[in-house]
Amino acid sequence: MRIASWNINSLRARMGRLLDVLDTRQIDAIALQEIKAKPEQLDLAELEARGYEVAAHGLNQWNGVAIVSRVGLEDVEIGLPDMPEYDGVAEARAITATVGGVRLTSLYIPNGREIDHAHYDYKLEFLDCLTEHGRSLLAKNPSAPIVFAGDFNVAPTDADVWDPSFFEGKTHVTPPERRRIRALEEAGFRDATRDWLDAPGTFTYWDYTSRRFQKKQGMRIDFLFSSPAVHEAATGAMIDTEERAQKGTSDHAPIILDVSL
DNA sequence: ATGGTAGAATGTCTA
Repeated sequence: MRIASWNINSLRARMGRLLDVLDTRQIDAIALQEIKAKPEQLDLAELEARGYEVAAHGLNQWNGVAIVSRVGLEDVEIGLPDMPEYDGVAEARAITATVGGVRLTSLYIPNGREIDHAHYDYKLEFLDCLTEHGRSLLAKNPSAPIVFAGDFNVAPTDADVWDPSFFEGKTHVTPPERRRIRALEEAGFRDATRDWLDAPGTFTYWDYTSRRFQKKQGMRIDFLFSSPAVHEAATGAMIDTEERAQKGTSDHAPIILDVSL
């Protein structure tokens, strides 16, 4: 089974790009982030014609997550247990479904904005909530096949950004954010793509501004954090930088994992 | 030509 994750930066603006990625890479299930739409605004005809089912969660023009699968899509859950709110709103940042025997969650972790912004504290709380949830799931069943897929908005090490000095004083690289990624790893989840892709300059996101993709100035902030059962079943991974090179695509590249469960 | 895109409530926030 081939599973993927992609911050698509508007599903309506890029439905054609999604279909192209699904066709070209023969993806069975993909977790999408920043769909930027309510479910009723989406035209799913072309996905359904290809045999894909869709579960989408979006409240307005911001955030929004979805799962698209041609290997079944069951037991959909919105949000996370005890998920933190922002300004009193439970935002559209998590959706979960069982696809091909894997419990897949599509996650759009809050950006954090500035270090002294309330959004940064919200981001840390959200990551704490996710780790607690993962810990709880594995306590119940250590061999559960789980993937936390998405845009984590954290570069776990200095090697995951094109120039650490550029990010001094900025979010995405601070010790508290990085500690939370390590806590998720200590809970039993590993980014399954990193075992296959660890060369310097391996990134998943390149800012539109300053044409950072053309300059190879990216960040590695998208991951497929996998439980041991999935991680041990992984047979390969790729980051679709060919898609990121396309005209009119997202500022993130799709990340792809093959698993033999 | 000092660098500065893209998407969404069409104006300004978000990333």
